Amino acid sequence: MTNKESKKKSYVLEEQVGYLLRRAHQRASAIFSELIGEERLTPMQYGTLVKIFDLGEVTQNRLGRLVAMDQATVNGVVSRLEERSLIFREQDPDNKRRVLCRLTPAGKSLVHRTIPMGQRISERTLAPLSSEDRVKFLDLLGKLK
Amino acid sequence: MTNKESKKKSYVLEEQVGYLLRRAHQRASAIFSELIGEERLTPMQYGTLVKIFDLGEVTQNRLGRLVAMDQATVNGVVSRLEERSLIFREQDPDNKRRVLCRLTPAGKSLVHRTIPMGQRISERTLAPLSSEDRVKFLDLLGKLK
DNA sequence: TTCTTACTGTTCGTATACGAACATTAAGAA
DNA sequence: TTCTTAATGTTCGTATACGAACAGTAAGAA
Repeated sequence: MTNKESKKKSYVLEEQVGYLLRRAHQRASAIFSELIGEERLTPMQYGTLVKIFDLGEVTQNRLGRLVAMDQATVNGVVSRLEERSLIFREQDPDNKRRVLCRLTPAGKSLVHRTIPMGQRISERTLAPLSSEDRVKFLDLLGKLK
Repeated sequence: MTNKESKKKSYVLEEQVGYLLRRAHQRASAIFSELIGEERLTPMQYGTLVKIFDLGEVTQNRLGRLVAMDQATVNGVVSRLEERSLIFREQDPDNKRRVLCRLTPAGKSLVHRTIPMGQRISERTLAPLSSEDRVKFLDLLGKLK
């Protein structure tokens, strides 16, 4: 009787990839909150601002696909950013269904001054790994989408 | 002028570890939902049930630490499981502050019949990686907690 | 014993996350 | 052109997630 046949595979929560991903994501979020400090931004809000910053203007729907957010979720995130006057929305003149999102001057200013922090956040999140392992990890992680 | 000094590091959202972890976690959750099917369980509910199953009985507070949940979050998860009669709670006779959580027969039955699916979920989540890379990935991922 | 501090759980408020239903608009087929 | 289908946003309901404030209890110090 081989080992494979005799041993019943046990289910150890702490070894499951889903659990580990959740833990790691919690770590990343906690570090984000700590380092972003007074800016009062969530990781999603920050990612959204950066994406709009990169593109200049985006429809809400496309924005959702680019930052991997559900339609309903985008709506909420964008609404809160608009309430804080970091972005503004207006109807696309070429397509009445679409809503274009752009950064306000305050939004652009915020992105500018927080980019360095964004980089430090990523660095600290990966701090437990060696330089070599970080590259390997990001490569493998990128394949799970 | 070295490369390090001259090149301004750019911030590409899709390369940030936080973003990638979020994407991968979405993937894991989606696969979970798909494979768990009719059981109507979330990853958190499943993890919670498995942990109680392993320990027999646990205080709510300890349960939260074991599955990495905030106190408020545990309360919600446990309440919903109790509403569905998969677990029940009772005051710890030795310490009036504590609440002990246990599985009902229905809860035990559910864990029993879903363990194989839990394993398949983890396998499919890691499917894009080679057998070798899976081991490496889980090792590195486990260091980010 | 009494006072202080720590532990445990609950509740509130805010922010993702996402399925589902809905209204509006656009695009393509008949 | 008209009908059908797809695309885009909004809204609703449910489930994490977590900071913060709160109440009750326990444990240890004075």
